[in-house]
Amino acid sequence: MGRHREFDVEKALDAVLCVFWRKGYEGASYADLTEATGVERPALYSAFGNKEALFRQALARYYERYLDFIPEALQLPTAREVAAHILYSAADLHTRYSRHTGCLGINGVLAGSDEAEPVRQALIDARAVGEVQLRERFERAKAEGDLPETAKPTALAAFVMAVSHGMAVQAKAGFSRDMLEAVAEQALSTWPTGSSELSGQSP
Amino acid sequence: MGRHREFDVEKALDAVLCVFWRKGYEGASYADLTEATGVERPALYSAFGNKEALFRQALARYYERYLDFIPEALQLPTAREVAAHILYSAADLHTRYSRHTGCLGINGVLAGSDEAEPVRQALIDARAVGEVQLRERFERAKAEGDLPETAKPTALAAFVMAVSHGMAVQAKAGFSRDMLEAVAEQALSTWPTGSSELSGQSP
DNA sequence: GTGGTTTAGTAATGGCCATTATGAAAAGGT
DNA sequence: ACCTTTTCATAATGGCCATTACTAAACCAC
Repeated sequence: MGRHREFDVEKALDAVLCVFWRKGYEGASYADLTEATGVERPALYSAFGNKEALFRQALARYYERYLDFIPEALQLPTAREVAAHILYSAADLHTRYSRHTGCLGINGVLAGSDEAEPVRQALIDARAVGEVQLRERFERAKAEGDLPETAKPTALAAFVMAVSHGMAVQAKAGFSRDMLEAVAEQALSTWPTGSSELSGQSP
Repeated sequence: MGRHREFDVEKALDAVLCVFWRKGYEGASYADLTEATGVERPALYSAFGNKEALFRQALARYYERYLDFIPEALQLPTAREVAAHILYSAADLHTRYSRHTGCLGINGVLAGSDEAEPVRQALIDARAVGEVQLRERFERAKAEGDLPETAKPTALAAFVMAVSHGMAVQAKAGFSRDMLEAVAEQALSTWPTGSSELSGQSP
C-alpha cells in the first residue's frame, strides 16, 4: 500500500549518470541533478540515499551499461584482439556523446577536496578490477603461446589501460574520435607477437 | 614606500601549486591555501588576485618548474629520444611526490562545475601547446629521415601525450614509478624507425 | 617625528552547498 | 468512507565557500 513513486528510478539514475559524467562528483550539485532528472531533492534522497550513495549507483550502472566492452573483449581469442577491442571501444565511448566526453570513472574524481576521498577510492578500486582482469587474460595468452615468453602481462595490461585513460583525458580536451583511433592504432602497432601469430597494422 | 610584504611570494606560490596539484582547482579551498602558505586570505588576494588568477599563476609555474622536460626533450637528436625522454620524465614526475601524484594540468579540472569552465579551458589550451610542439618536432624528424615516410606525426604526438596522460591517471591511482616506467617502455617498444636508425628496447 | 602609503589580520557578507523537517497528496486495505 | 503508509514538494537549516570592509601596524620620504 501507500502512494506510488511517480518517477522512473532507472531513468532518473541514467540522467544522474550523465551529470556526474560531465561534471564529476563534486562538480555536480543537487540543483544540477534535480534539473536533469526532473525529480525533487527529497525524492532523490529517499530513492538513492545521499550524494555518495547516488554516485556509487551511477558508477555501477556506468560499468554495466557503458563499460560492457571490457568483459566482451576478454572473451576474444587473442590478446591482440582483446587490446584492440578495448582501445577502439574506448575511443568510441569517450567521444560518443558530445555533452559528456571522456570517462566517468576518470572525470569523477582525479582530484577533489578531502571529503571526496572515499568516492575517489571507489573509482580507483573499480579501475583496478578491470586492470586485474586484463592482466589475467594476458597471462593466459602467454600460457597459450599467444604472447611471447618475454611478454610482461602486468606491463601490457597497465599499458592498455594507460592508453585508454589517456584517450579519456584527450576526449575531455575535445579530441575527435578519429584522432583517438589513430592513438589506438599507434598503441597497437607496438603489440608483441607470439609464436603463432604475425603482427600487423590495426584495422 | 609603504609597508613591506612579510611573506615570500615565490614560496607562497609554490605552496599553492602543491595544493592545487593534489586537490585540483575546485577541490582546493582558501582554508587549504592559507594553511599551506601560512598567508592570510586578503594577502593572497592582494598578491595574486582571485582564485582563478592564482591558479593560472600556479599553472604557469608548474609548466616552467616541472614540465621543463618537454622543451628539453624537443632538443634531443632523434624522435625516439624525444618520446623516451618525455615518457620517462613523466613517469618520474607523476610519482615523485607522494603527497601530490599525477599531473597538475590533468588533476586540475577534468571535470567540475560550470563556473570552473574558464580554468578547464586554460588547462586544455596549455596541454595543446605541448602537443603541437611535439607534432612539429616529429614532422621535422620525418623530414630528416629520422622517422619513416609512413609515420604520422600528429598521431605519434597524440600517442605520446595519451600515454603520458594515462600514466598521470595511474599515478593518481597509486601506481609505482617502476610500473609507469614499464608502461613507457611498452609504449616505446616498437617506435617506428627511419632510414638511418634501428629500433631497440628502451633503457 | 609626521604624513602618506602599503600590508597584515580579524571578522563580516552573501551565496551556494548537502541534507532534512514539515505537511499535503495519493494509494490501498478493511 | 476511513486509516495507514508511502511519496511528493516547499522551504528551512547549518556549514562552508570565495570575496572583501575595516582597523591596526609597518615602512619610507621629508
